[in-house]
Amino acid sequence: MRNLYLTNTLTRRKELFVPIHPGHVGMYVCGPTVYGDAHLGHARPGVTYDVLFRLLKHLGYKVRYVRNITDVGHLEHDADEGEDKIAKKAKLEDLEPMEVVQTYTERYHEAMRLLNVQSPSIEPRASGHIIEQIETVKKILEAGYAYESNGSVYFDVEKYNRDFGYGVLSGRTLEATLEGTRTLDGQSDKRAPYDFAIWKKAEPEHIMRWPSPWGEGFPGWHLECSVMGEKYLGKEFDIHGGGMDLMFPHHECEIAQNQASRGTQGVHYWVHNNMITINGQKMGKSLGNFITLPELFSGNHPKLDRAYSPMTIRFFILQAHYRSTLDFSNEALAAAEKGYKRLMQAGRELGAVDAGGTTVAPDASSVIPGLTRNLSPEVANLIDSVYEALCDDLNTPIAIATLFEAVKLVNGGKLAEADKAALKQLFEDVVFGVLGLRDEETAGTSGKAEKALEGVMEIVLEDRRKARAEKNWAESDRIRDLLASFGITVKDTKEGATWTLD
RNA sequence: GGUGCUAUGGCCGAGCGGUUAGGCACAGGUCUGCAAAACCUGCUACAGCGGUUCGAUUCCGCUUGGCACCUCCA
Repeated sequence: MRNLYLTNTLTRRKELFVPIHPGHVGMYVCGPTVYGDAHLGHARPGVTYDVLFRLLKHLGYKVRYVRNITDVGHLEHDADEGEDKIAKKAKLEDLEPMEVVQTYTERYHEAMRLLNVQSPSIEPRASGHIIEQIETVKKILEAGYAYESNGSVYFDVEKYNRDFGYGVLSGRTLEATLEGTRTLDGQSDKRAPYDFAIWKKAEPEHIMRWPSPWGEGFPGWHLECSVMGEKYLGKEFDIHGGGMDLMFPHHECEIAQNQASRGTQGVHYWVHNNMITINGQKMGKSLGNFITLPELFSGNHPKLDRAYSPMTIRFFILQAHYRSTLDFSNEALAAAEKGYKRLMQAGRELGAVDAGGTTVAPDASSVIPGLTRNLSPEVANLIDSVYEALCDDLNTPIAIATLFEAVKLVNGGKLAEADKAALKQLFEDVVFGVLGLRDEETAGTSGKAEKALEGVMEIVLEDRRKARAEKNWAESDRIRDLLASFGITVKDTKEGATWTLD
């Protein structure tokens, strides 16, 4: 099996990936808090870990991928101290909290589906794991790394720091954390400002609440990932992913909770994707540059010149390395769209078929194709380079750059049969299978209307062909212009006219 | 203030101690009735100042700028 390297935030190095159980991978990724529409920022981890999931499967691993839904527990910092984010939204819109959760969970799923992100193996909800979370709070209390205070339970960071060292992931010392911590009113329940809640007392007006040994309340945000990760992947598992902004405090707290409750940090490889910025700044509601995925797909936002298709977004994300910030702009999106279309065109030329899922290499050796199949050195090297890039810390931009070299070869039209077949397989395995790109132009051609349109177009283009044979350019151009006004582009090639629908 | 990241040609964005990343845009050409596409060619950059080295865009230091996290956040 080809070696896979991943940058581990814990060591800040690129490391050879070795799973705990050979042939199997356990992966946990922090999913969305479902209190609003998925935005551009959600697309990044969605796509990044989807590619990792697909690549691992393609390499022959059996993967259990857990991505949670946070439907309880986030605290609002700016208003209504102690109130749950989801509950707050519910009051504003006069809805049941679970109604909000349902709506935005479905909308998140729809956005991910459009981005061709595969469903994880398990998508657990925090609200469905209250009992397990209470059990974990008990364990941490028993171990002596938490204390109860006025109906809430807080993690004793200072004690934990003495025994195990707090800040191993973020590189932050306790003193540094203290300096940056704001002094808020109403935090007097805590012994120290850097202590974090693992169980929070619910105020009377708080809607989402569960009974516990400490009174009615709700679990602290950091707890759910520790608990659900352990439940579905075990005390120790291979990969934990998420956005870089979650590194501190969320993931740092997870490590502390894991260590305190189960005696191990729990995660072997921490993988963090970088942020998407807009005109050089992080997206935020207060900055007025907050773009949701539905807005992006429809073009309905003041910052957008026009709509961008889901695959354009996916390609745009893949063109940058996941650990770099990616700056959004209309120009960059437009360029990505062109590049994406060019890649798809070559796929069509090759006759590559999108099977709609990840291709799984039947045996490990086939992941290093080419060398046994009479390929030209050029094509064999090219294919090898694509895989090398993907396995080198998910270097999708290099993989794509290399794929464009394949596009040149394809368009050049001088490929030997064996080379062509190998490139066709490369497109099916990598472009569709691992990168998860889908050809949007041919995606919907199985419907009745599309079939009918194809028939009609054959008739129309036959008439045009006749006109052209008589050098009746006026008629030929009239038909072409007319079709263009419906969004159908006609191109004349040596083999005859082709058409595409926008 | 603390922690970390970063500075690449018109734009996006990789990479690297010595060799063309790639895409988009642009210019010229081939093809074409025209257009589009495709192909060929051109456009050769690494913030500034020092240092290490036979050689640095790539390593080190300083300067200047940008960003993220430290508070919910993907």
